[in-house]
Amino acid sequence: MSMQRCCPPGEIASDEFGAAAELLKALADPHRLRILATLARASDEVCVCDFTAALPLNQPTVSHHLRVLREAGLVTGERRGTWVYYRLADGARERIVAAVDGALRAQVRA
Amino acid sequence: MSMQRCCPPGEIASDEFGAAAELLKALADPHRLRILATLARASDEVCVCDFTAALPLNQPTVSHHLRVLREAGLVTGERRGTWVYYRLADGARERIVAAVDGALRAQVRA
DNA sequence: TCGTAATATCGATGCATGTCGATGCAACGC
DNA sequence: GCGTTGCATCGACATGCATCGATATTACGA
Repeated sequence: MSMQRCCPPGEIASDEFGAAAELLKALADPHRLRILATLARASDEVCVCDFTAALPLNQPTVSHHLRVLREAGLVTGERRGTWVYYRLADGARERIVAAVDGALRAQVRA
Repeated sequence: MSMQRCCPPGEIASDEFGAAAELLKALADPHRLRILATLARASDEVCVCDFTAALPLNQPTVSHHLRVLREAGLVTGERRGTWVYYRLADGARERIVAAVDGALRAQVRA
């Protein structure tokens, strides 16, 4: 006999990681991580003008990154007068860790 | 006078998230998440042939994703005979969570 | 040694994304 | 009203990346 199998069948995880990948994609940029870190360490909200001043990016690019984070549900923005203030969304960290755990925690399914 | 400030100076996180972004970029793909989930739930290693059989991708594409995960230090591969077996790298989940926490945990630095 | 099977690598292609200048829009002061 | 300022959107451009076919590499069996 030839054809010896490489291994027992094994279980392959089903394809349900689209949402998790979207969330992690929003995270996977150094400038966006820096924005999130600033928001996480600020007790309150942060003005967009502070980001444009601190980041080595032009204003439209900063606005773009804020939009990506907003659409991922990781931050929320609120206009107050001329300025717009951003803050971390509630449970942002927990949602991310849950996405990671959904893939990497060696769990038994029901 | 005009020119009223939008907010007190505030602290902007320094630019040290390049490595974290690289790690998260390796994660931010549904097929790679599925590969990691399979490895996390397998008590032992998994043969490449199982991935090529289970994923809706051609063999070179699977090999590409495994390489990305390998170069990110998330998995390790070992050739045994004709087949190559992959397993989750030690502390993979912890490294990822640490990268997330480095950005999102509201901590005071030393 | 030769053929075959399992992976990895290479080169090309198409799509996604980060970046920027130009412009639009909203809010404020005059 | 008008001008200015802060931010968002648009369009264009370049780069990056996922995907694949073709080919190379490695190991095994006859």
